Amino acid sequence: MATLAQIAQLAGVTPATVSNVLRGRGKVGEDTKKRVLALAEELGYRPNLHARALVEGRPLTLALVVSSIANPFYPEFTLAAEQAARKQGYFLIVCNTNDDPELEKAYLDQVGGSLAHGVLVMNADFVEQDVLLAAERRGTPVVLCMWERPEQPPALPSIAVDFYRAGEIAAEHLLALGHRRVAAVVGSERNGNHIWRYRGFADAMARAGIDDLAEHTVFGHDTIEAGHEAAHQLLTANPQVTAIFVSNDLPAIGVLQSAADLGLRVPADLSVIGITDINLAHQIRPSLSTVAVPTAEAAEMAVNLLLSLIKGQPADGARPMLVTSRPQLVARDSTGPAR
Amino acid sequence: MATLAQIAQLAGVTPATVSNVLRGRGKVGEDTKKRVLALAEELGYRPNLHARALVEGRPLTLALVVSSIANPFYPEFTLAAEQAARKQGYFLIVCNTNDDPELEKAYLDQVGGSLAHGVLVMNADFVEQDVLLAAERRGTPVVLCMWERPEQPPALPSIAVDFYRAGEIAAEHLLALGHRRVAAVVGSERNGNHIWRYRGFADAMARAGIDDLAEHTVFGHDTIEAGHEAAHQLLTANPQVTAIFVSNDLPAIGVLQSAADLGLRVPADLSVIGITDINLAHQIRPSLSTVAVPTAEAAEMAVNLLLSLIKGQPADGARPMLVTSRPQLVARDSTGPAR
DNA sequence: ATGAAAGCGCTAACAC
DNA sequence: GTGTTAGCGCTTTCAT
Repeated sequence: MATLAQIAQLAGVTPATVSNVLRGRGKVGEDTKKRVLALAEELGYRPNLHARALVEGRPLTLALVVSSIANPFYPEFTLAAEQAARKQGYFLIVCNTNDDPELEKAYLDQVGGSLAHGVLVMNADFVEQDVLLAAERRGTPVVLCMWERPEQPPALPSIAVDFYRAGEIAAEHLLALGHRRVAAVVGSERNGNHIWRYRGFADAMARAGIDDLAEHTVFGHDTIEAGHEAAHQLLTANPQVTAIFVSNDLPAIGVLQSAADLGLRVPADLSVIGITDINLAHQIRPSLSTVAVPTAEAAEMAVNLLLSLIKGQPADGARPMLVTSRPQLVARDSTGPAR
Repeated sequence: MATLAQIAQLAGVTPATVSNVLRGRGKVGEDTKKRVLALAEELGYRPNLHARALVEGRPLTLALVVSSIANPFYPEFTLAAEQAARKQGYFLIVCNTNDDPELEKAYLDQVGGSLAHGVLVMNADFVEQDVLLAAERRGTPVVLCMWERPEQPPALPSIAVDFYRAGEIAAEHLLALGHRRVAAVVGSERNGNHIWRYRGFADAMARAGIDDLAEHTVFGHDTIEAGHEAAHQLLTANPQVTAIFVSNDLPAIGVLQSAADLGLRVPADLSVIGITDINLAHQIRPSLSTVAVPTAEAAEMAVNLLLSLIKGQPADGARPMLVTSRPQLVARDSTGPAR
């Protein structure tokens, strides 16, 4: 690997001059500039980013901590985050935690603050906030992505999405279609991070006079399999149900399959609606009605907030929370009029 | 951010000693060790990885270049690669190229050789090998992942999967089920990277006396949508077809949907088989029969090969190609006896 | 327009 | 056991 010094020697100048030429800074003579440029090209010179980061005191990478890149939502978010980061001259390091707090801590310790200039964290619920706060206290900018409760800001800078509203929107859609006997599948534990979506849905339903939802609600996990199982349980016990609200698209797909397994036609016999609008939602059959959440927008906002934190640094204790634009109904083939 | 020097000063020793304490190297007195450790803990010391990488001449990250992390195959591969890398003390930088050669080159230039110690590259077909060879010539170890032609090693170190054999296996499965009127959907251009899977399939079919496959083959892209479209075209023009081979799971899912749209029952009316066994394959309904490819194994082999290249470096021009274990049939619900 | 010098934070080799 | 020294590759004043 060619270094600045090598080029300098061959060009008969000093490293400083070479640096100036390559970065277009300072005044350099036309002829030396030509010479240096030619040499750099010939030797295939590439700056050592570690050295640059060291002297500039500013690493060139951002870290994204996710529980598992294999959950289809994350790649979509990651893609947007990576593009936003690159646009600002940063690289993105992906840190998979597999919901392992130890791993999470290890990543935060090692990557945060030196290798990476700042950290984006998903799934604030799995995370012990202490770990994040400790990292922040050490000087690592941290941004929580996809916070679910805009009305109650977390202890860290964050990007929030109004998931409560998303739940309401889903309810309004089902109500407009005439559904009154509805059930719900929640892709998290009873106190997990999907609870606000469910509350939004449940509150809207309650306002419409539907008050037995709680009896027809199953809590579980954010997977296709869990959705499948929950729906099976729900549908066999309550065949009169005409619509199921699911707190996330992945388990919603499981619900769709469960309906198919039970011989139910969607949406003629049963309507299903999810939340998020992952790519898969429009790719499966029947395509999934859902409440779209601005994933790419959130990713971009998160990167920009992180970067502004990095630059402006201690806005003396201010913990900004930015809210994305509103979730939006995407009505597809999995919802229809109540039978 | 606390530094070694700060701790050293507070502890009344030199940076070297602190370094020794923290890394457990060299001989250090019990009491100073205690003192240093306490200070480090108190100040929340974290080593600057850039500085360490600089002096050790060994970065701590590996880069993974993929065309789009949003294609569900990549996250699965990425997950395995990240775990293998971490096991060896490396971090993984994800580089999305969106099939843009410019971006690819930029990533290789900037990340390879300084920020990252080596580079894993997927989709060797989209990549101009020149760019990779140039990077390698500059001293950046490069490993091609998922090379599709074991019998013809590429110009770079690589991990190969016997996709030709995978195609054969798919053919054998359909033949065993009695299918004679078969069609094929290829998820790449006519000369794209899926061609060897198709050849494997076609050759096995030819050996069984089926020689009109070429007339029932559609080339396209590696997406659900493309598979859907190709199947629609194929099935409306050739209703007598009883089975479709698809060169990848994603378009195979599209074929499944197309069959559903046309009112065909799978597998009673039509059998469909894919290749890869992505997670989605067992999650959709009907579940997809496919030929599983050892994704995680390939990822791990790729990381290990890259690391050995980094250590052993120039095995003087040797361009090792490692072949993963054999693809394997995974018969699910999308294939059945010919009607 | 170019050079000299200092230093980013850390590790390694060797001296004490 | 602990300190000293040097240097990784680069950028940035400040001289010249």
